[in-house]
Amino acid sequence: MATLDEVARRAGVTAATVSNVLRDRGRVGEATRARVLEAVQALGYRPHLAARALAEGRAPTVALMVSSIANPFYPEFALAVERAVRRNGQFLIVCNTNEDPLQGRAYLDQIAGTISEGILVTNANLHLPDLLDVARRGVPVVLCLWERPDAPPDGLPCVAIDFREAGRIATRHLLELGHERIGVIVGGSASGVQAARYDGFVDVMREAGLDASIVAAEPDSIEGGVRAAGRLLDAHPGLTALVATNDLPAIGALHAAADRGRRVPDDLSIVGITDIHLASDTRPTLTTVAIPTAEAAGLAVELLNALREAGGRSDDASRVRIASLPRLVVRGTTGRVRRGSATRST
Amino acid sequence: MATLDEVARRAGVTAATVSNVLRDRGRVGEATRARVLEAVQALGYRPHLAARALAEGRAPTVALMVSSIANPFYPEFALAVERAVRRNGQFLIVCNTNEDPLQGRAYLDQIAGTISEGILVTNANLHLPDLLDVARRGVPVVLCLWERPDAPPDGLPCVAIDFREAGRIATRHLLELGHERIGVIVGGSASGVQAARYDGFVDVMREAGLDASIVAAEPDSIEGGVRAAGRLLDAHPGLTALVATNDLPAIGALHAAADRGRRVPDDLSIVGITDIHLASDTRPTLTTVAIPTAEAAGLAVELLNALREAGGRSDDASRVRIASLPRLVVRGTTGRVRRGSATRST
DNA sequence: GTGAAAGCGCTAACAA
DNA sequence: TTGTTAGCGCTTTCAC
Repeated sequence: MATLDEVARRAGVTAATVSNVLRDRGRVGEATRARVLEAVQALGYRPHLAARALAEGRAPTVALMVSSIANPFYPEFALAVERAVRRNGQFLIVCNTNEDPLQGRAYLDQIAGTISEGILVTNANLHLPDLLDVARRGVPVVLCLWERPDAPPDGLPCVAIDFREAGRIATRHLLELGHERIGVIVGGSASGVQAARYDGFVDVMREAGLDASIVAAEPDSIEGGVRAAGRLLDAHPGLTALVATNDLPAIGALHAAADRGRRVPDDLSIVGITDIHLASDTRPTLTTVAIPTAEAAGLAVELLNALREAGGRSDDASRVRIASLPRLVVRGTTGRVRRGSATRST
Repeated sequence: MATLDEVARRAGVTAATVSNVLRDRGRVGEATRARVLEAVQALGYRPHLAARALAEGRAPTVALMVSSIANPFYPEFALAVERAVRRNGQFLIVCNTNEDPLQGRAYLDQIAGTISEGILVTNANLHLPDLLDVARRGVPVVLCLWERPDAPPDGLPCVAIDFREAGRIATRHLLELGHERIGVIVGGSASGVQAARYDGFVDVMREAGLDASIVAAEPDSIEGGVRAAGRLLDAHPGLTALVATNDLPAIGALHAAADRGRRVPDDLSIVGITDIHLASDTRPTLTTVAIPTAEAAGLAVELLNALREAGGRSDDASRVRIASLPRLVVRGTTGRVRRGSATRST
């Protein structure tokens, strides 16, 4: 690995000049410039990013904390973040906390402010105090997927998406199709991270004067969805539709319906939230409410930049960035309610 | 961010001593040691990894090049690699080449030898010459998922998995269940990266004196599997079983069968290769041949370490690491062949 | 046992 | 337009 000095020597100039050429700082003569570039070429010189980072006082990477890659949403989001970060000339370090706050803490301690310039956090089971700690050390920290635009977290900048509205959109879609007996599956615990989506469901059901109490919470996975939907369908045979707060459980619901011989969408409509890739690869394909993932990723990176420029401190004005509204994607799992479609009334 | 010097000053010693304490170099008095640790504590000192890397001449991260995260296998593999890398005290940088060799090249140029100590490559559409270039600069490069243990790549160390045997295992399983008319779906092109798996299929079929020519190649995705299986099933109604060279197309085959009213496994058996998470979340659950993903990830990281210690050069003895054999995981998509199960003979 | 000094590869004033 | 100097935060001989 050739160094700046070697290039400089070969070109008969000094390291500073080479640096200037490479950074396009201007104020370099055409002739020297050419000689330098020739030397760079000849030696196959590549800037040492770590050295540059140390000198500049800023790191070339951004870290993304995720809790698990078992959930296919995170890789999709990570990909979107990677793109945004690259556009910014940086690299992405993926930190898998494995649902373990201690491991998350360990990551933060080592990375924040040393090899990563900023920390992007998805729902990674991190303790908020740990994050605040890091933020206080002057390292930009951004929460990427905050679910309540109206109630931003205390002291941390975030990108918020109106997931409550997503819950409303999903539910409204079913009402418009004539459904009235609708159950809801919550991924995670009912008071957990997906609670806002559930609240959206309740909003619309109450407003329509319908029963919003048919709910089952299970882990946010296909398997969880199978169990939750199974319980709901068995206990309430009159249900004609199901809202799931996430696509994975929605897909599980699809399986649970098949297990019971209920045809989707003829006998049962199902709608999810997020629109992961997999949603268009089920049979039938999943109707869902799409979340602006790529946009959120871009906003998060922008916010990180803004924070850095502000020296880690953020004025309240720029603390929350709100992504555009979720939107309905109608596919194959929802249809008009049919009289007598359910086994019997609850 | 407190620095070593600040800690030293507070403890009334010099930076060198603090460093010695922190690295557990011994030769430090108990009293000073205690004072230093106290100062570290009080100041909340964290070593600056970039600075340390520069001084030590080695980077704290390893890079993993992947072509796309759309294929759920890669995140699973990335997770396994991340664990192995962490065990090694390093961090993982995920580089998404987006199937674009140019982007891959750009990544290599910037990262290799500067912020990443080694490069792990999955099938990332990289030009081999580019990789050799990097390797020649003394940066350890390891190919993680080489499909032909008997034919290692020229000049690059690799972790090999016997995918041909995986193809054989899948096919043998079907033969043992009495199937004789079996089609094969190749993910990617027939001569592409999954060719070894296909060869395994051919081995076993030929050996049994059966027709090994019923093959369809489509992109390595669920959608591709739907198309490939559809074509096969329509052209050869007598087929009783399908081997797919990957789980994704196998899942697609499941859909194609459903679309045609063929029940799995009663009318049609399907077996995949890899055993991604999703394989146990389909209906019915997918019989497949499991690849030792985590083991391969661990071996790759070990190989990278060995290379680094050898200064980037590898003797032939340590150039190829072979992971253990794939193994059959019988689930719900395969069953005994039933007379007259197919629509009609081909 | 502890400190002084040099250097990792680069950038950024400031001088010339 | 180019060179000089200092320094980013750390490790590592080598003296003391």
